[in-house]
Amino acid sequence: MAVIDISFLGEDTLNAAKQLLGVEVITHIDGVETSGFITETEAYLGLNDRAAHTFGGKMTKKNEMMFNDFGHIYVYTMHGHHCMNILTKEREHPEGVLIRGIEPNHGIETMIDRRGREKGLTDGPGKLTKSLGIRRELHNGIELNNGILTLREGRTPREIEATKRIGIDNKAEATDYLYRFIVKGNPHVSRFRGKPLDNNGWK
DNA sequence: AATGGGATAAGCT
DNA sequence: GCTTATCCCATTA
Repeated sequence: MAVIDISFLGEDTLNAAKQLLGVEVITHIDGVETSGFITETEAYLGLNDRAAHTFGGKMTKKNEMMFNDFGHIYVYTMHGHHCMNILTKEREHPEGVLIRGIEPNHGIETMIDRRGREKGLTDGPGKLTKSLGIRRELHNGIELNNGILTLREGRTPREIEATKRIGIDNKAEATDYLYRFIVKGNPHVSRFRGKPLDNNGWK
């Protein structure tokens, strides 16, 4: 599969969050390739979104890498876990898409080693970064398609479902925004319940 | 299957 | 000192 044209990341963050579903994320770290198809994303709309780290345009040591053009990534840590965002738009609009779930494809044995378990490898933002080898101190601010982190054409969701963002519960009006997008019926997403759909919800 | 609490560490004020 | 865009295990059904 071909490396994708990432120019759509510069257009609109909500559309980017939806279009990223199904895209294959590949890392080449420690001499190993690991990859998976994106199943779950959340959009963070910067200046006007109370739930975003860049709400109001305030820059701190934590979020400074958000102030960059689309095609770079922002990695932050919380509770000892690393979470990865793909930046959208130009730096005057510090917006991005949090990758919350992927369906493992290549390098599953490496993911199991890195995670120290065989199940639940990539169904959460802190889990997938650990499986892929992404760490804030090494990868915060790097560009896509530079050899370490690559986006390739992947699969196509049959149906996209929109929900409230996970862990956002006291951010006034932003609490209820439907900015989380998942591949309907795919089990590799946060808090999955029920039975997977045919072909895990892919076309 | 659903819920609750503890672990955890960086960064903010 | 406090918060957090989390994870994992134990407990209850």
